[in-house]
Amino acid sequence: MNAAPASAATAAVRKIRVVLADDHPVVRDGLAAILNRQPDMEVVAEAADGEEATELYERHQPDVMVLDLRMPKRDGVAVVAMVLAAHPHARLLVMTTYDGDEDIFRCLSQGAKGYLLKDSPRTEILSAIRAVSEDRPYASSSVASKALQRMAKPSLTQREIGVLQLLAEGRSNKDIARRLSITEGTAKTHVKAILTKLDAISRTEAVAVAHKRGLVRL
Amino acid sequence: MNAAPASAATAAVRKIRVVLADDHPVVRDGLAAILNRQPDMEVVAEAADGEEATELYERHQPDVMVLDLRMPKRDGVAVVAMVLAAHPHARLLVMTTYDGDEDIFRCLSQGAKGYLLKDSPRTEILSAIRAVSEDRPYASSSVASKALQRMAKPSLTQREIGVLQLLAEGRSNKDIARRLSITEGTAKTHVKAILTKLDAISRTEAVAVAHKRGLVRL
DNA sequence: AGGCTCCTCTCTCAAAAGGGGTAGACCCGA
DNA sequence: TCGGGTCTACCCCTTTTGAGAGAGGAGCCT
Repeated sequence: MNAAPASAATAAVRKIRVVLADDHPVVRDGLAAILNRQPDMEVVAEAADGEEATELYERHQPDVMVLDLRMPKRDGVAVVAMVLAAHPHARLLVMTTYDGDEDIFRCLSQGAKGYLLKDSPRTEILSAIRAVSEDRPYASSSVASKALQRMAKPSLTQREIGVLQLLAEGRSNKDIARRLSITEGTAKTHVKAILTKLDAISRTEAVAVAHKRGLVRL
Repeated sequence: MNAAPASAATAAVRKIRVVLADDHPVVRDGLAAILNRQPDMEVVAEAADGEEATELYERHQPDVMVLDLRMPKRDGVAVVAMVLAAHPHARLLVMTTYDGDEDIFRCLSQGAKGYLLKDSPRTEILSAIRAVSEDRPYASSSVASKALQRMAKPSLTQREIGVLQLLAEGRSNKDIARRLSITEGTAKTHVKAILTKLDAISRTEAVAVAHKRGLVRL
């Protein structure tokens, strides 16, 4: 198999080969329609879930893979991790519906090259793909600013995220303690830490903040 | 302007004229690609927000309008209301990303003819449009069952929904009372009613349930 | 080894929330 | 006009939550 094309700046001859991964048929068709309209791009495969995405990357070794953050079987974060483990120079562009999804940072820090909101205009989608194909990072403007805000704020520990998840389900401290096999006092300690870090007055407000930041799943 | 085509069963001659309304360019392109591939369908216009949707319905008087539930400027519920007010026989197919969005019931009860999840396969999208174009109702299977479940459950009053919204933002009873200009005791009464109706033990659980059912916005 | 974070557990105390019941004022439809 | 639902308000009582402060052990990095 041919390895890396990598010759940037010389377009028009060699097309950017793209694999799409999204569980919505409509979105796949939309992206395919937009990309195939371009003279310098070509959709070589489409995946409907995370497993398929990994497989199709292996099979087609595209210049760029565009993948949805939330997919069945294997989510975007996992796909990024797996593909980059096998292909450290893979160029991955992550897409999400939700502005402020916390997972996007996980993808980027793992090595995804770009980030895109699903409601982006066509031109932005195209320039993102071109940028990533040339190994240049791309992030929609709203993310760059969020990244900065995020740096300033304290991050939650793994344990705290676990507690937060239960919190968001509406569990009481006692219930959280039982499920995590810790004392209620310890659960309270974690909850207090969460409140402080999220700058919330009550557990319910903490849950609201967590939803806004995409820290927890429904 | 010619009014109603309505002649079912005789396809292939007259195309189903469709207006799309969705704020995501990718989704519009995807739907357009799928529909225009069909011999019996034709996308005559695309709207990027609710206002435009209303305008384009007026201008084109399509056989079917496919519209997203969540759009800028005017959401799906409002568009359904406005269009049906002017055109009682309009055939509207509402689409949403979120399974279990409570607003879908508002649309259907207002007279939208069909409901569709955005992650539906192409075939389902097409049959939904064909059904609606013939004035037959269409709802994806998951909704039909939800509708039944919903009938059984008690619904919240307007006041309670207002309280629930504040609850979901993490406000305390005292805070809710202040914002709604009622006493804290009354706020508690409403909260208690909400807990009972949503079958939740704590306010936080109530918020979780509300999110799952799409009763509140982020 | 020392410093660091994280997780665990303990304690006290005040505030908030939740469960129970009751009840008047209002509007609307039967 | 009567009943039903809604919104408002109050009562008492128990449980939960949140703030504050401390402290020991495990693991990691330098």
